[in-house]
Amino acid sequence: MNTVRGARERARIEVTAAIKDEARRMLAAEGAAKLSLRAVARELGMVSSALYRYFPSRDDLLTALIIDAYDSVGAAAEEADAHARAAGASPRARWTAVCEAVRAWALEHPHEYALIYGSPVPGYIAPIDTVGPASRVGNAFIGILRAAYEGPGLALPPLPPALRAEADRMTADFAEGLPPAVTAALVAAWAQLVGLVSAELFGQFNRVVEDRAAFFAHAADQLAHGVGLPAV
Amino acid sequence: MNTVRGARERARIEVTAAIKDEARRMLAAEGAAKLSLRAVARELGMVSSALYRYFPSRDDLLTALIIDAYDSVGAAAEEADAHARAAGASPRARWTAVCEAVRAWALEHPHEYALIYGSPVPGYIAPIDTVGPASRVGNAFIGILRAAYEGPGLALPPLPPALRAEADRMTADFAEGLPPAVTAALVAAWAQLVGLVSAELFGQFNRVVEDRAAFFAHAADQLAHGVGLPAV
DNA sequence: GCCAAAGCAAGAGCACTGCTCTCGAAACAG
DNA sequence: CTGTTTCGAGAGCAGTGCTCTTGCTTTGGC
Repeated sequence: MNTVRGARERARIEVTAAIKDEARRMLAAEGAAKLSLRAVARELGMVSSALYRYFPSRDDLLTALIIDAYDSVGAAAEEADAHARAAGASPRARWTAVCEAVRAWALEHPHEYALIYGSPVPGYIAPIDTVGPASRVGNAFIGILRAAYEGPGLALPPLPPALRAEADRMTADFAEGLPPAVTAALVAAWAQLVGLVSAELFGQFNRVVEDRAAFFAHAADQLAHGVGLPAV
Repeated sequence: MNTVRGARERARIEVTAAIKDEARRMLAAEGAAKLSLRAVARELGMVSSALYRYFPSRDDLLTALIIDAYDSVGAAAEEADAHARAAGASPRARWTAVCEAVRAWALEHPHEYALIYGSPVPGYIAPIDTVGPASRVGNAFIGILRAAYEGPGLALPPLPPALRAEADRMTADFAEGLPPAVTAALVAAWAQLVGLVSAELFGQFNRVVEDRAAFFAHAADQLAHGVGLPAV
C-alpha cells in the first residue's frame, strides 16, 4: 500500500504537509484565533481559494492541528515514561516523570496546549478521529498504574456507593484490570493535572505562585498519592 | 457623589449598561469568538462606530464582561458558603458546597466560564481591575480554612524543603494565619477544581465519565481532604 | 496515442469583521 | 448667547472565511 501513485498524489501529500507546517508555525506564533487561511496561503505563495482543495474549511485545518498536538503530547508522555522505566524508576517516579513531561510540553507549546485543553473553539465538536490520539497520555498513566497494581499498590479508600457502578463501567471501558477506585481516582487526577498546567499557562498563577516548578513537582507528587502510588 | 449630573451622563451610563447586557446575551448564546461589536450595535439600533464612544475596543468590552463574570462566580461561591454556614455546616461541608456552587455556575454560564478560566484570548493581558473580582472565590475558600484551623484541623504532611519559602510567601501575601502547608494545598486544590470543571465543560469527559455529578462530588470531597479538612 | 474526466490554481466576488476619520447636530459650561 | 465638548451617523480601509467560475494540467480508460 506504499506504492508511489504518481506525481499528483505525491504533490498533494507534500502540499498538505506544507500547509499544516505553516499553519502550525502561525499557531505557535500567534495563537489559534489569529490563524488565518489567507495568511497561510499567502506565505505559501498560493491564493486562498486553492487552499480549500486541501482543507475544506478552517475548522478542518484546526482539527488536523489538534490531532497532531494530541499526538505530540502523547509522544512526549510516552517517551518520558519509557525513559523512567528504562532507568528502573518506581511507578511513583514514572508518574511524576509523565506529569513533568506534560507540563514541559505545555510550556513549550502553549498555543497548541490551549488548542486541545483550553476552551474549545465555540461551536467546534471534536471529531471521532481525535479520540485515539487524545487518549495517549491517559494510556501512559494507565500503563503505570497497571504495573504498580501487579506489584505492591496502595490501598485506596472505598468509593462512595453512588460512584461504584460508574467506576466499574469506566474500568471495563478503558482501564481493564485496575481496581475501580483507582480508575476513578486516575480520571480525577488527570483532570486535576490539566487544571494545574492550565492555571500556570493561562495566568491564574500570576501574582500567586512564583516558583512554579517546585509547586508543580509537589502537586504532581500529591496526585500520585491520590491514585494510590506509594511513596519511595 | 451620587448627584445626578445631567441627562448626558445618565444616558451614558444607561447606554453602557445596555451594550454590556446585549454583549453578555450574545456571549452566552454564541461564545466569545462570535461576539461582534457590529452585531451588538445593530441589535441596539446604533451604528458600529458609535459603540466606540463607550468601549474603545472589542477587548475592552470583553474585559468588562470578564470582570462581571468573576463577580458572578464569586457571588455564587460566597452565597453558597453563607447558606452552608447559616445551616451550621462543618468546614468540610462548606468546602464541598462552594465547589458545587462553582460547578453549577459553570454549567449555567459555560461561555462566561470559558472566558475567565479557559484559554485566554491570545494576546490578551488581564488588566489589574480584574484581580479583585478574580479572587473572590479563592477568598471564600480561605475563609473556610481559616475557620477550620481555629478549630480542629487535620495535620497535613510537611512541605518539601523546596516549597517552604514559597508557601510562607504565599501565606503572607493572601492567606495570613493559615499554616503554610495548607496555603500551598489550597492553591493546588483550586487549580485542580478548575481542572475538574473545565474537563467536564470542555468535553474531556465525553465518552469517559457519565455520571458527572457523582464523580464531581467525590472529587470535591477528596480535594477537601487534600487541604486538611477532616471528614464528618 | 487520444480524449474525456478529474484535479488543480487563480481570480473575482459576497458578506462579514474591527477600527478610524470626518462631519453635523445636540448638550453642556461659562 | 457663545464656545467647547460629546455624541451618532456615514464612509471607508484592511482584513477575514468561503463560493463560484474560468481555464490549465495531469490522469486513466479505450
